[in-house]
Amino acid sequence: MVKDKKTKPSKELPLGFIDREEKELLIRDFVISNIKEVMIKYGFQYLETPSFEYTDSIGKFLPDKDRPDQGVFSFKDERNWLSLRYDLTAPLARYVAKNYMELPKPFKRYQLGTVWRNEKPGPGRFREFLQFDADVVGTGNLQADAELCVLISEILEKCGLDVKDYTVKISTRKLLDDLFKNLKITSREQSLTTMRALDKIDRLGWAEVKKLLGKGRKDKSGDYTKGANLTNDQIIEIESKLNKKKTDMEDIKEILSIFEAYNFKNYEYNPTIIRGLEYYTGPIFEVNLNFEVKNLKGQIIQFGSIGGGGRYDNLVSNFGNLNCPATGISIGLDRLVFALMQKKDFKLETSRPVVICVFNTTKTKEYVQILKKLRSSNISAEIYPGEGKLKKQMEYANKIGSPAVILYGDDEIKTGNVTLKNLETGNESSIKIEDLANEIKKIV
RNA sequence: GCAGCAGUAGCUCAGUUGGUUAGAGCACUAGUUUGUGGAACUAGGGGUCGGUGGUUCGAAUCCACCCUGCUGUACCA
Repeated sequence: MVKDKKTKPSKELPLGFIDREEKELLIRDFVISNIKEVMIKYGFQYLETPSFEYTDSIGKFLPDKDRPDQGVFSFKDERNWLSLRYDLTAPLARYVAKNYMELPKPFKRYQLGTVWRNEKPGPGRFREFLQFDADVVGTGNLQADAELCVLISEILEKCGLDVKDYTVKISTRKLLDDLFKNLKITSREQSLTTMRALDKIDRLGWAEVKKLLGKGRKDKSGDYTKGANLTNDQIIEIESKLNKKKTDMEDIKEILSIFEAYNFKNYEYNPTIIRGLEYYTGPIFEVNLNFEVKNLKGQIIQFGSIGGGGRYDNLVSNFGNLNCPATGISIGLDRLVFALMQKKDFKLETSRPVVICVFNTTKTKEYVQILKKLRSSNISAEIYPGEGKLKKQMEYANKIGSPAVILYGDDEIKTGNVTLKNLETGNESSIKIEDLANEIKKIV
């Protein structure tokens, strides 16, 4: 190979993409196994759809542009624009529309999958991440919405969170719809800006949000955000409506009564939950963590919610004349794992291999015999996978966290025993090969 | 997108108002120990000082633009 400095490939990763190492992956596996268990218990089917979809089937269109609408990663094959999915809900709607006749109604499915977003990454947010989705399609019954909240809560607690570590907040999009109607806020742009402003109450508080509802707001970095230009009266009306602790919204009352039947208490009715998406039509929910999360530099960051969802009764009908109500919830798994790692000290079974040291390459046959004996007893083991002095082999074993090394050199071969060295205590003992597996199990 | 801060060895960072051959700790390699890890000591390798252009006799240091990272903000189907 020609080595030319100028053509050396970059070892940096593309913006917003990261390597994930074993500790995180093991915790992720743990979370996933909890999810699967709970989903089976609640009667959901497992589904996988492809990473790519036709751009227009996941709700992105490209009229005369060189590139499809920003936010997605896209490319054009011979005929069509394809995009990497940006969530699992849009592909589900497509799947349901495609298989409508065959599917049970309602159709309950869950899905785990990587999604991609072509946007600026933030703290704990990347351009590639793992999402978990649970949806109930084909019923308007609010039992489905309620059960999604209960199920998310069960998953979180199974993963080790305490009741006070998280809150499921619920509200309904109908509340805003009514409010906008009464206040005669009809322009789409104004209502969208209002919704986005209200979505920030948790983070900014009412005083700042009121600026966003009015003329606009300058944040502490000096950036200025244009407001929704509502009148004072309108703002006051919104604040008083959204500050009510009790609700007269029918769908919320119904869900709360279902929660009671389930004896589910860890929710909070919070009319300031908005969720930016336009497609929601009914109850909406959001899952928030109640503890501080730090980044790798130890700074406390604005972590936001780890997931949420709601009812989207019109999404499937985009594909045709299907009247197909639906509701769903998504969790950002990587973010959940990131937070869990800080909250709990996971003792994960990562059994590292026992290392059989190599003294003499002509003894490979003997080493392999020992190796096979250990592996057949279900002990993680390996012959030192390199070459070098014993010291180097010991350093290797130490570095990978091996519990013990096995020495089988000329001295041992004479006696027929092997030397087992416990790397934690440093003790060495001479052991018959037949007893080796049992002795190691005492250490591991 | 906007704003603030940052980018010097694999990692964390120092580098005085611009001045020889750019440093430290950790990590790595070898040795002190040719069959013994975590500790110590000795030696060694490793940098176009994020990039490009400019100012200057001379730039890691000053200026401009760009790239990347962090944080906030905006957007987020």
